[in-house]
Amino acid sequence: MLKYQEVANSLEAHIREQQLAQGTKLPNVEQLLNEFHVSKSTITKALTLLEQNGVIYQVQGSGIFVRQPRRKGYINFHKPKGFTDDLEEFCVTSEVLSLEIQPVFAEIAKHLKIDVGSDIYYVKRLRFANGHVFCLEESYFPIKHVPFLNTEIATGSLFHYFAQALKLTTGFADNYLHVIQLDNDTAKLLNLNSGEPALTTEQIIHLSTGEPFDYSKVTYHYKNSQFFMSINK
Amino acid sequence: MLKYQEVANSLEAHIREQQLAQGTKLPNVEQLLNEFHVSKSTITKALTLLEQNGVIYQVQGSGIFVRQPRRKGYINFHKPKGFTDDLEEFCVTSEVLSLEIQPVFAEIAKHLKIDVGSDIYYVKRLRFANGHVFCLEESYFPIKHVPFLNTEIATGSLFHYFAQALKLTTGFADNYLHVIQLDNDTAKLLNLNSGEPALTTEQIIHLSTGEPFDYSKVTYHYKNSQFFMSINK
DNA sequence: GAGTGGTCTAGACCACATA
DNA sequence: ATGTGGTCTAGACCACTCG
Repeated sequence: MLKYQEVANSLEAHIREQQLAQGTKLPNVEQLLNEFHVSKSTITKALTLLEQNGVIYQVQGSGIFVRQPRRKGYINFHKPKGFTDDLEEFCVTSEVLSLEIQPVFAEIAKHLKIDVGSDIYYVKRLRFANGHVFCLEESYFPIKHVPFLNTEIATGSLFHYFAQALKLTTGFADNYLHVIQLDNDTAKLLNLNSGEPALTTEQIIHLSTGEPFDYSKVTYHYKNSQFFMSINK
Repeated sequence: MLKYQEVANSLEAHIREQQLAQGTKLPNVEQLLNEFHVSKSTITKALTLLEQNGVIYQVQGSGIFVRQPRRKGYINFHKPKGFTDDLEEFCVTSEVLSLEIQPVFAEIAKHLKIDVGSDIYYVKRLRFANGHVFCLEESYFPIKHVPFLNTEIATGSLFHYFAQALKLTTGFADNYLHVIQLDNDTAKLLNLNSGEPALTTEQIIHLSTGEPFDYSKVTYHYKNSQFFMSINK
């Protein structure tokens, strides 16, 4: 484990355990470097990480302070992972509607930077939180990165499978959001009526090498989903 | 100007000017530190910054690469500023519907961490891009942070005014997103029909000292707005 | 194995906030 | 004036990628 990660984890755990309120002042940098027996730069790096994650904020000349924990039940848009982490207070389950190997269409091939007609896994899932459907997800994975998939795996957390079994490490992701009116078929799957609102996201997730490995289109149930974004300086 | 900022700006300018494509390899760290005459740590910090901003990605053991410039015309959700920067290719204008000093309601007082009934500026604006309305914005500013406002100022960029004239520096922001069906009044203002979809955001912007200084509720026109989010490791 | 980015250190100095 | 976080350095060593 990296030292700055240890420091960050330890500090975050401390804040959560003590349930420190927003604005609570934390020990200064010098105290921290004595406590953890690491250099100032390592402390600084740990604090920067926590700041980016919305756990603390730092004010030059003043100190280090706890940042408000976000409202519960909101999907956090900031990390390239699935919902399993964000919605940990809920029981997230999936129903696989479709799972097959297909030749890829031009539009999706472009996003994934692969040849048109090369093979991809197409996965269509309904996702539930505490038994309530909150989104419909259609994903495309090039077989060169995801050589095997089945319904059993897709019923669980795909991202766990990718990380654990396939040893894929994700890097960055691009997200495009639109608000639309539902068409008939999608509405039916979400237990809504056609013409009702929905948020859709197109997401292109890249491996840490920069190669695209997932194009997904997700349609959210507007009554059963809400979103949080932490924006940092 | 900070050295790592100079390096970051210079590299970003280079990428934009040369219109380098995604995946283009940039000079390695050693070449960069020779070119800019700074230490390795400073280069690293500049690169980390660019990585967070979605301009590049780094692969350990391999190199530094250009990341795809995002699609045009999307509102970027990642910085605590207004739209003037994001939609620079558009002409953003505002129509002030309402601007007054009011005693603050309980709910908003809680968000802004001020006393109920203390004075705030309430500003309601319609915002246009190239003459098309894209959102309705209702903002609340405590007068202790924003002692003066008028219609002329609010017709322009409020954030410029806050930064330039009031010397306020923003820190972090919390955003909460919901998708709703429009009510009659809001729909009329956006030239839509009641029941049509909309994305709403609640945003609490804090100063760099951690004090809340803006609570805003924004309702977006679902046909005239779309959003981008860059998600990084 | 050579090349490349990532971590970590110890210490100097700077910039801002608070009283 | 003091305390606090932020920047920057020079250099050692680690971890990963790729031919």
